[in-house]
This record gives sequence, structure tokens and C-alpha cells, in this order.
Amino acid sequence: MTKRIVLIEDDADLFALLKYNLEREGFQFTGSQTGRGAIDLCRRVRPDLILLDIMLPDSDGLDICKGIRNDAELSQTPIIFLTARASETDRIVGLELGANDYVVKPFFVRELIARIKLQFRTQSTPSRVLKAGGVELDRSSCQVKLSGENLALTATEFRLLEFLMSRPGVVFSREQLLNAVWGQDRAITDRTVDVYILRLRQKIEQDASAPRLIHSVRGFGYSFEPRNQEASALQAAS
Amino acid sequence: MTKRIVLIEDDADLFALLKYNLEREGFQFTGSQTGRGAIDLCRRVRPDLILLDIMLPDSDGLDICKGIRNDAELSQTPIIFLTARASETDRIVGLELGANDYVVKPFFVRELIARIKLQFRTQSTPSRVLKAGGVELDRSSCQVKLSGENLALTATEFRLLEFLMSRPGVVFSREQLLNAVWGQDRAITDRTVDVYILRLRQKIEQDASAPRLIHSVRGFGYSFEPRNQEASALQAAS
DNA sequence: CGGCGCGTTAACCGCCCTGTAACCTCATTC
DNA sequence: GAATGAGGTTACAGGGCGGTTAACGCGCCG
Repeated sequence: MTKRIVLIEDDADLFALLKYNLEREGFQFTGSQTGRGAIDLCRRVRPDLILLDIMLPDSDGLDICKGIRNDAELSQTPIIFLTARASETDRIVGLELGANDYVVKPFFVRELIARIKLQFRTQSTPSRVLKAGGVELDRSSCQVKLSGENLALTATEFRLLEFLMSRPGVVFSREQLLNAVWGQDRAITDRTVDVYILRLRQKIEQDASAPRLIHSVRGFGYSFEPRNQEASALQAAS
Repeated sequence: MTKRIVLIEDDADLFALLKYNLEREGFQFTGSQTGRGAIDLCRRVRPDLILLDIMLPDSDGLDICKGIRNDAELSQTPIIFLTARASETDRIVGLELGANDYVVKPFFVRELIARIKLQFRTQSTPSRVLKAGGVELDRSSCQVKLSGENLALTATEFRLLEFLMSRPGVVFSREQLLNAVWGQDRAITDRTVDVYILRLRQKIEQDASAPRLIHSVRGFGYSFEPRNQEASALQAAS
């Protein structure tokens, strides 16, 4: 699958150079030469990686980074800083702020490309199998087992469960789930999600004795979490 | 959990410098100043990360890297290359060979430390958590804990507390709180805020012994602040 | 063509969250 | 100390929200 990359860089020459090389490498390129609106751009594009210049004329790259890390949908996206600042403290700040890598200008384009591929390599390693709360989901064979027994899930049910299980304990809104499972450009009601949650629950939480795995968080959405104890803060019995 | 790090570096000065700094950072340090036996050392130590000099007198760091990647037990261990070679192709080879990062000498020790920590930072824990005064608010799971105990908040209560806690000590008017929590285009009384403040207080400040967390500032609004002592400037004046 | 499974929507129900009104308390002011 | 007003507290009605069921449409396959 072709990866989407967003570049935020005000220097026109470097922008063009990187655009050319990234597209030549087969990446889907989107870019902006201003910092303003960078986060909105990312929200629209949903990139797989963000290249971020720290020194921008109209805003601070570090702030943009913070904004991305605080955005529920974008927070997991790898960020590589590009910057002319070579001083030690600046490097540290960048890395500690949540950047995944840091390249100091001037740099070799091929090295940047290598570091980009590195991000994709390291993040794709996590196991093809998700296990939690007696549920075992195999991404390769698209099979789900419940305490050893094979479950029959439909494609949509599988994708929904896969997404929920990929970040246990994180609450997703119906909107987010629709985006992740049904795709960006859909035209369906968010109530559809409810029905799928219901079906997943019927299959996954067959035993009434079994603890609840998919949690409703009123006013927010749903989360997958095998808990020993009780309910979310938002709905725990009064 | 304390992380184990193995360093393979022939330069005695650099070896000592890194040993000192890594131990000071609380890592469990093991090292070798020769390349021979490096893989055996790793097999014995099972490090969480390997620092590897490329230019070694008795063997090639690149070969060691290959050996590690081909070892069933070690293949997943992150490797950071240390090297004096600054040429472009050398950098690329290093990264493409399976290194997770690459630091060119001379480097800042603090940057190396930062890059090491980066490797350990699991991609899933940018911890979207606010903590203050015994209250722990997790934006991801929408959970709130009070001295360890899970609290049951409603969606509106949660958003209000989240907003207040995001800027501790700042006083917000009811108008501001309505805009932030209820949205710009609402049509509700500002007294509603008072009721929610009350409900939050009942849940957060259960113990009468507990210090006040949400402060009323007469004529202005409310603020969240875990204070040891008393009152805002406006009240203290009296 | 007819049956089946999947995806989606509509509709109903019950719960509890929500927002407001009303009353009470306390501080400030003169 | 009375008047005033701001904030604390209580109770309640309405509806938003999520669970659940049923039905419809579509594509697939024999």
C-alpha cells in the first residue's frame, strides 16, 4: 500500500527537491509551505508520516508537533523534524517532544528517504496477531479465535474489531470508527456502528459470565479493553 | 523496568564516556571493546538495545549487525550505529542493513540518550494524561481516577474537568467555559456551569478533609488548582 | 430466478444525563 | 445590619443517547 507523506517546509527549493524525490520513491505526496493550517491539512490527508520543518515563518514547528500529538486521530503518526538548528538543546527538545526522528540540514536526500523507510519498517513490525481477553485476532489469516474456538466474523466486523483491539483502552467516537473502518468518503449513518458493536458483542461476549470486552462510553464512543474490574469512569455504576 | 544496553566500541575514551553516562541514566550497562564475541555477548545479556560502532579493528560492525538480525533471539533488538564515517553511502548502508538509527561522530551524548529513549518509547504511549492534586485524567480512555480509585463522570463533567485541568491555576469565566465545553453555538444559561462545578466537586472532593481543587473566584469564574495553602489573590487580600 | 448473507437504515424503548427553575447561603456594600 | 447580588444546592421534567429488533436492498451463487 502506497504511503502518504505530508511535508511542511517553507523553503521553496527544498520543498521542490523533496517533493520530486518523494514522488519518485512512490510516496503519495502532499505539502504546504506554511505552518498555518498544517494540522488541518494533516487531518484531511491522514498521512502515514509527517516531515516537519521547525523554523517556519508563520508558526513554530514544535507547536505543530504538539498539536498533532494531542489530536486523537493524528497522535500516532510518525513525525520527522527537518531543521537547520544544529545546537544540542534544540535537538533534544525535538526528540523529547515526540518527534520520531530528527534530521539536521543540510542532509542527504537519500539518508532522509532511508530514515522515512525506517519509520515504516519499525512500525509495521508489531505482530500480526492481537491477543487480549481471550480473543485472538490474526491479521494474516483474518481469523478470530475466542478461547481457542474459531469465530465467524464478517469482513466489516473483523476490521472493526481489529481497529478496536489495535489500541486497547482507547475510546473512539463513531466518527473515528467510520473513518477507520468504512473509509473517509462514506455516506452512512453513525448508528451503523452501534449495530456492528452489538453483533461483535454477541459473538465475542457469548458467555454472560464473560467479562465485558467492548465498552460503551456514553457521549464519546466505544473502546476495547479486557478489564478485571469495572466499567469506564464515565459509566461506572453510581 | 530498567533497560539493558550493550555497547560495542573500541575507542577507550568514548567507551568510558558512554558507560558513565548510560549508567547515570539508569541503564544496565554491558560493553565490549572488541567486535569478536560481540554476538555471543548479546546472546548472553539479551539487551533491550545495542550500540554498535561500525569501524572496529578486528571485525566489521555491519557484519555484526547482520549476525544479530539473523539470530532468532536477537533479531528484534533495536540497533543504533555509531560511526565516524560521514559519507552518504555509508549512512544509507547502515540504515538499510537493519539499523534502527544512526549517529555520526562526533555527537552530543544527550542526543544519543534521547535517541535511545526514543527507541524505548513504545509507539502506543504518548500518554494523554493530565495529573494534578491526586486526580488523574486520561484523555484516551476517558477515565478519571481519584487517588487510584476510578471515578464515574458523565461526558460533560469529563470535558469540563479536562478543560480546567489543562490549564491549572487559570481562572475561566462561565462564558469561556460554555464556549469551550458546550460549544460556540449553544443556548443555555451560564448558571448551568455552576451546577456542573458542583457535581464535579462532589465527585472530586469527596473527602471533606481533601483540599479544594476547583476554586470559585467571585465575580470572575472558576479555576482548577491543587494548592497546599489558601485562596487566590483576590480572596487573600481580605 | 430464488435463496442467502451481508450491510445499512428505521423505529422503538428505557435509562440517565442534561439544563433550568427555585430556594438557600454567604459575601459585599452602604 | 439591611439590601443586594453572586454563588451553592436541590429537585425535576424532557430528551438525548445507546441497546435492540426488524426490515429492506444489494450482490453473489447455483
